[in-house]
Amino acid sequence: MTAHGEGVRDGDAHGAEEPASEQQSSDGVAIPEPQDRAKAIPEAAVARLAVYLRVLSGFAEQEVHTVSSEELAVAAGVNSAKLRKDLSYIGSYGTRGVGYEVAVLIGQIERTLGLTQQHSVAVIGIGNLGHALANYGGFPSRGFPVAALFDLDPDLMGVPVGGIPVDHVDDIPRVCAERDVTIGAIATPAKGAQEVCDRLVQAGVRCVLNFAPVVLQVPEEVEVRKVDLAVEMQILSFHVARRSQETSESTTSEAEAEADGAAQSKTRDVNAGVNPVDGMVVRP
Amino acid sequence: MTAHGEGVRDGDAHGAEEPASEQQSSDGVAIPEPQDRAKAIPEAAVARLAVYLRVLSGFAEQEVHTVSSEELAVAAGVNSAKLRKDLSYIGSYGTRGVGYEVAVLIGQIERTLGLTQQHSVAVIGIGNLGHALANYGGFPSRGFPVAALFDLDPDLMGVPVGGIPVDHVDDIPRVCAERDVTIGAIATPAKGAQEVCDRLVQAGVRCVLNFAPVVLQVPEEVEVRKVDLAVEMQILSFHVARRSQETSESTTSEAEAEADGAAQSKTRDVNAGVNPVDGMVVRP
DNA sequence: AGTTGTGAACCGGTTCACAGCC
DNA sequence: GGCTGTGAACCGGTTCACAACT
Repeated sequence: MTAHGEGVRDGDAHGAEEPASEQQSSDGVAIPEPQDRAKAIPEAAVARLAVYLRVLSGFAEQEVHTVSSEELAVAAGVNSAKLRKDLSYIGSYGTRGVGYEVAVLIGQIERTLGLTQQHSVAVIGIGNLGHALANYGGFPSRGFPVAALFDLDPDLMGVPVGGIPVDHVDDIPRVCAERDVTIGAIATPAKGAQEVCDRLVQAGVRCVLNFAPVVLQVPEEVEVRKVDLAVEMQILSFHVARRSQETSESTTSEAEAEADGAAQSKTRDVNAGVNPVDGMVVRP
Repeated sequence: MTAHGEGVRDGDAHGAEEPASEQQSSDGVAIPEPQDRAKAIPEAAVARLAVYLRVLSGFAEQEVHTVSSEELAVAAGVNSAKLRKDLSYIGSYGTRGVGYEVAVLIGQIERTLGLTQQHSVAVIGIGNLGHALANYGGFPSRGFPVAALFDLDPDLMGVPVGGIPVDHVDDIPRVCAERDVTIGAIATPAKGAQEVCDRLVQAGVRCVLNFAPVVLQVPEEVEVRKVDLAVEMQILSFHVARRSQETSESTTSEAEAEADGAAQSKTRDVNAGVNPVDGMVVRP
């Protein structure tokens, strides 16, 4: 298990071989970093932990104090084995034969995700999406206060959006430093994205959520996540196509025949974890 | 409530309809898909194909008619081996020793993704995000015309947003059928999402892009992709935390001894699946 | 009894490296 | 020479199934 032990990989896959960065000793066998323990939570698991957290918050609100992995799994749309595995990455906080205490789990997941401290967000590009982000209630309520807004448009300068006045992108370094911004959300058109990103990095921002359809070039220590709406749509399109092509023909356009006959059988969720999406940059 | 699993016990979303490959038993034959079709394009590859398509469009605009896998890979932010593998899933349209013809590749990818036909989109929940979606120019230009808008607010009824009048959610079945909507984008608050989703399904919509922070329950034949901004933020938060906690050491990698190749300054991108595109002229 | 935690098997996807063709 | 296409090795993540514990 992960708690101090030899993380021996099974025989099938060659354990060893970590991707570079291993100060492999001169000769001996490559030992899998004994020191670097607590880490190693799979990226996919991290995404799901965020989901579990939201579900747990719901349970907490309903005064539910204890949940089993099965209950939590169903609510989160995953199977219980995976859920337990995910939770095991952050430690052992359950009680066998009983389940998990909601409050404890919430606290531990928050700690793992680094939510115990606030992360101020700056939104760049105050178009439709920028407005949506600035007003999105889900951010502040989850520890991500929007602390700064930027745009190029002179007409927007000083105008408050969601309670925060818009500043000029040239002021990104100064304002971000002043307000201690740690996350930048780029909602500009594709063309200006890289420049905006450079300024954010210059201002010390290490995490970027990119909605613009471009590949951002950033230093190694900066983390970029991309959300591309057009890509999401095309993925759906692919499934539509495959589906109809499988149905032989005539999908029965108005097939309202079954209507609710389907009912909610199972939770068919393609993206068990999280899917990126979107990238809208509208600029009248 | 917890639907205590009586009889259902599923919980696991089997992704495909007919994967059915039960190979737990060791009775010998592997039982290879009886009805093996042209399927089998990895989900992750589909996402990347959409990215390649965008990059290719850029090349086409610049009058570039031929590209090598290496050029395309760099522009798309992936390595060439992966790119070639991805393209091989849709067929062999390259010329050894030369490369790919841009126009041909665009056509083939569009065909694969089902973009040769239009997919009308309905946006439900005309708040900030809904507005952004309704006005997103990237949709219509890529074959996803927004054909209907819905909301609950009486004040919005009939008001045109992005050129399309808002209808009441109660009219989802009728309007969606009339306008042949195939994709529904749910941008409502969490509480109303499931109900809206049910109506969409009832209206025959088989693909849903969900922006609401809830796990939607849908029949097996419906495809749901979820976009959760709060989750994205939390993933970034996790990396911030991990990073700062690692600050105790120098960020620079240890002595690499010798140039062991590799190097390859990759574009640090956390997103495992989709890598952004590159406008190829990202530098003003 | 009931449920967690986790080694081990398993699988999908990525990377390697080279055969095949221009 | 260069570049594509792909089998095979590899790796990370998922699922299984059971030991450990309450």
